[in-house]
Amino acid sequence: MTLTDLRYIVALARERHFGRAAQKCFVTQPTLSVAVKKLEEELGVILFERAANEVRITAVGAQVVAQAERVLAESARLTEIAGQGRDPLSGPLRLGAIYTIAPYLLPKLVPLLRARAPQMPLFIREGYTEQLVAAVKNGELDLIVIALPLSEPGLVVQPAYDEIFRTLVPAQHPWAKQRAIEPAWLLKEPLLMLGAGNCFRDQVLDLCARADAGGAANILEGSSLETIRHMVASGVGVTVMPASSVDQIGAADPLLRVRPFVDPQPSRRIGLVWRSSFPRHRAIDVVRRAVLDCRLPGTKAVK
Amino acid sequence: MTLTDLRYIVALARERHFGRAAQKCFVTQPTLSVAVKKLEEELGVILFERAANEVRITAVGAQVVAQAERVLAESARLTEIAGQGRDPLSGPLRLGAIYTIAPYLLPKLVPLLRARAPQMPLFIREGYTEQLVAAVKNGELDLIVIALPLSEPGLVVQPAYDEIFRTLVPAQHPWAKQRAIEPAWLLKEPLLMLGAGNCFRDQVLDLCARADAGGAANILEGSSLETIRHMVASGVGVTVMPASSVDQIGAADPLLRVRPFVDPQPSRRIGLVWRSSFPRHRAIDVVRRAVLDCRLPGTKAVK
DNA sequence: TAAAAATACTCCATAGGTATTTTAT
DNA sequence: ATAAAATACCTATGGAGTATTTTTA
Repeated sequence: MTLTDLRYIVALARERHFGRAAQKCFVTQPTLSVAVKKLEEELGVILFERAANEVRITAVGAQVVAQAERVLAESARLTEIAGQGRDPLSGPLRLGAIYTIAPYLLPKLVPLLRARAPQMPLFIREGYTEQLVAAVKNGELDLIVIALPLSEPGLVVQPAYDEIFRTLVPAQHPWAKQRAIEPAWLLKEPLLMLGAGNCFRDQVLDLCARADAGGAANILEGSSLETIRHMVASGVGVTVMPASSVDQIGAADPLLRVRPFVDPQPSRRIGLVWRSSFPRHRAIDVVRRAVLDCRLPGTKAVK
Repeated sequence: MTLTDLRYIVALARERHFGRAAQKCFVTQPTLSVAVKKLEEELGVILFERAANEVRITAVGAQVVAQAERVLAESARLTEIAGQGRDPLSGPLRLGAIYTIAPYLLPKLVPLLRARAPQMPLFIREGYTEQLVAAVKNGELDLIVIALPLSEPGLVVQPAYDEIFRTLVPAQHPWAKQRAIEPAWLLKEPLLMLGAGNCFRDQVLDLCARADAGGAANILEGSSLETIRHMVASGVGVTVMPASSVDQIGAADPLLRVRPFVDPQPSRRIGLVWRSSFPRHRAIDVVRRAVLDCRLPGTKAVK
């Protein structure tokens, strides 16, 4: 039994005439006759009574044809579904971003994507790098925005932009008067940092380590960049933040000052990551352009 | 797109592995790979992400596979319907009988058929011969019981039994004392007959005509055999009836007497008629046997 | 290196065509 | 004699096989 056979019997039931039914199916009369007969043999049932000048459907035949119409209707819906899914920009895209990017990138990115790909609803998840990488590998997410480097089999990594680091200090802090901060100084002050598991914590620690192999920093922990910002405002210590999270609000809060590092300014590279088998390349491309068009302060597109 | 293709993608969605999915479909891995790829090309959509050691379904793929399962379910129902219709004794049989047979045959025939073919509901219609013949020709009925002869292109006629004619007379009528009646006598008495269109009327008129080419009979009309029986009981005249309608009730009514004709006793031949293209031969056969097994009084099976 | 999917090719089953026969009116 | 379906026969597409290559972890 093939879908073609079903089309034949439906046409024959309508036309009650082998020749005309064959025409409607764009085949010859013998083709349709043979196909109908074979189907009848396969089903073990006579579907049509053939008389000299009349074809009449049997009781079973009528039921079978009605069911055939249902089958054909469902198969038509299948091609319809496929047709709607043909556009890579249609259908949901499951997007992830690390905690230190999401709050600053997504408020700009999401409206941009909604405008540029209205048929592509976004499912969004925040998390630690390892969580997001695991999620994209096992298919829970399609595309993630994380800090590089990353090297994982089966995943494709595409750098998007570099993000400069800044220091955030209390307004009355001596560094507030400095033009630029030396990384080595971080070891001498109470330093507010994110908890373990946050990649940005590691990036800052790395910065400290490169600055001075000597004494360990005096570290205080905060659970998010926002928490840490408030802690800095209260004078607990200083911190390092990605430019995108402080450049627009640093000047707004009278208790805080944002200071750049001395050249070469430390930074981290942010990139997009997806499964190498993920087929919706145009969707990825649209996201990449939108990320860059967000023009987050203190960032610079790669290449 | 074929139903086989749909089975392939459903299996692949379940197994997430081309090799195992192919096994489940009893084909080789390349066969399934090629088929899936072709279907993807036909639909213009990637259904599965192929990674080194993992096959993952895409968003569209999931929708398409879900729809494919619906198509397959409906097509399974189709074969199921056909399977149930495979028995000629299952499914409705549309049966017809002429007015002068139906009231006497059907009360016995229907229970017999219900017992012998419980899966075959009967739709029953009474009518004049011409109505029934037209109905069986145009497919409204499948099988009719009528008086022969009949010759119609496209219809098959099978004699079933011969039915002897009797006279029915008032109890006080002189004929009630006679052993047997001469057909010629019918012309001398007020004769109750069915109205025009009833074949039995014609058969009785034929009988009269053969008996005597002389004077016309004195004819009164009744609308049914039952009406005529009551009219005879009231003494209006005599009548001729098929044995099946009078042999069991003639003795029961004290106002009536049933008398046979002289040999050779006149009779009519009753037969089954169906479209030559009607395929449920076993159903016809069951009806034929049941009709004979009704053993209507005054009837004799043909051959 | 190993595992899995893709590719190359070969073959045969069958869907479809043309020509003809059968059937019933 | 005519109309329609069935049959016979042929062809070619493509579904399915085996063998091999490619890919990636």
